[in-house]
Amino acid sequence: MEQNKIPQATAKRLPLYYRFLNNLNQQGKKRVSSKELSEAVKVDSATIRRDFSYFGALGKKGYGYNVEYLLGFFRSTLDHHEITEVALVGAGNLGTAFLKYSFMKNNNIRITKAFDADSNKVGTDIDGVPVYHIDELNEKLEGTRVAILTVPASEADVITEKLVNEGVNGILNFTPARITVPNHVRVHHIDLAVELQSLVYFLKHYPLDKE
Amino acid sequence: MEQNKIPQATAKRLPLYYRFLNNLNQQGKKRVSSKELSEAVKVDSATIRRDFSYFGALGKKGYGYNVEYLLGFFRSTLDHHEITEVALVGAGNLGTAFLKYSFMKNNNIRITKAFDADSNKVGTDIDGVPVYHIDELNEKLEGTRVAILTVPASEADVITEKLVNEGVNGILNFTPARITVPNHVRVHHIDLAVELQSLVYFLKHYPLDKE
DNA sequence: AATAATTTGTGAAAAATATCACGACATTTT
DNA sequence: AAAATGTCGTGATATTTTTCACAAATTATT
Repeated sequence: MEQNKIPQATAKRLPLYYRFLNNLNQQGKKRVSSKELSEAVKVDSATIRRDFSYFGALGKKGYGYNVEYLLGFFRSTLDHHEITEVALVGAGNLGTAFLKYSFMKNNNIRITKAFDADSNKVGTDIDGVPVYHIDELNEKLEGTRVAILTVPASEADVITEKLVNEGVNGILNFTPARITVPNHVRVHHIDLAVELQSLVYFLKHYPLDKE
Repeated sequence: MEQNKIPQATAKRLPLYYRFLNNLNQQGKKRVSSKELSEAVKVDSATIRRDFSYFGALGKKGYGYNVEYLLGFFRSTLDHHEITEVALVGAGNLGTAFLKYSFMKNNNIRITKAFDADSNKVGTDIDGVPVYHIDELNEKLEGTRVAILTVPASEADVITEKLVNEGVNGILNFTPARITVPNHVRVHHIDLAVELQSLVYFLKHYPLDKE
C-alpha cells in the first residue's frame, strides 16, 4: 500500500495529469514544462511541480519533463496496467448515459455489469453491458468492489447496504442522498443539483473578475 | 454583492444544508441540532456550526436550530425565491439524462432550453424542454447566463467560445476538456472519468479503516 | 428551585493546501 | 566557450479549511 504521504488534493489531480500527458504523447510531443501543462489543465504550475515532487525528481532543470517517461511513471502509479471492474447500479437515464459514455472506455476502468429493478431491462444489454436484476447482486457481482450508484434517492440506503454486504468498498454516489456506510467503505459524492446551485451561488455572490 | 467573507468551502455546502433542512421541514421536524444534521449530511458538526456562524447567530444554546427559521434564512441567502434559468448544451446521452433528471426540478434552477447540432433532435421537446440548433444560440439564449456543457470533448472549446460571446458567465462543464475562458467567466468542472479513477486510486493507496 | 444535561458560538490550534521566490542546473544561443 | 535563457525542486510563507475544547446560555429533570 506504499507511502500514503501524497496529499489527497494531489491524488485527485493525478488522473487529470495522466489524461493530458496521454494527449500530448499522442500528439507526438516529447517534452513538456510545468507551465505548458498548467495552461492545459488549468492548475497553477507551482502546484504541478509540487505534486510531481511527491514522487521524486521526475523532471530536468532547464528542460522540463519527458512526456514518455512521465507517462510511464504515472501508468504504474495509477495502476493503469491492470483493469478495475466496476458495477453500475441503477440503469435509469443517468445510468444508461454512463454505460454509453465513451470516455469511460479509454482507461483502465470498465463498467462490466449493470443492475436494475425494472424487469423490462433485466436480461438485455446496454452498449454491451449485461443488465441483471438487483436481487441477483449476490450471484453476479463476483468480487466487483466498486459501484456507481445511480438509483432513485429513495432506494439509495437500502441498496447501499446490499452492496456493502456483498463486499463493495468503493461507491461513486450520484444520488442526492448522503448514504451511510461502515468506515471501511469509501464514498465519493457527486451531487448534480448541489453543483449547479453552488455555481449559481458563486456567480451571484463572488466578484467576477479574478478567479 | 454583500460580504464575500464566506469561505468557498462553506459556500459549496450551503445547497446541501438547504436540501436537508427542507427534508426535515417536510417531515414536520421543528428543531435540529448540529449533531443531528451532521449525521444526515455527513459533515462534522463543528464544521456545520462554523459554517452557520458566518451568517450570524442562527441557533440557540441548549436547543439547536429552529428548522423553519433556518430554512427561511437559507432561502433568501441562496436566492431561492427567484428562478435561475439554465441552458443545456449538447443533448446526447448525458445531456438528455439531465433533462429527465427530476432532482433538478425541485429547486430554484430550471433547464429551460437545450441546444444540439443533430437536426433530428432540433425542433423536438425532451421532457418539455425545447431543443434548438446550436447555431441558434444567438437568438434563443435570450439572456440565459448559465450553461451545462455536455457536448463531445472535441467540440468543447469552440462551443464554449460561442457561449461566452453570447454572454454566458457560468458553465458547468461535464466534458473531459479543460476549457479556456476569460476571467469574468466561472467554470466548474465535473469530470466523471477522473472521479472514478481517483476513487479507485484512493481505494488502492489509502488505509481503509478511518476515513 | 436547584441540579443536570444539552448545545451553541468561537478563540485558538492544527492540518491541509497553495503560492512565492530563488538557487542550481541544463539547454540554447552567440 | 561564454553568456543568456529556461525550468525544476523546494524552503519558506501565506492562505484556507478543519477540528478541538470550553464558557455561556438554554432546556430538561428531579
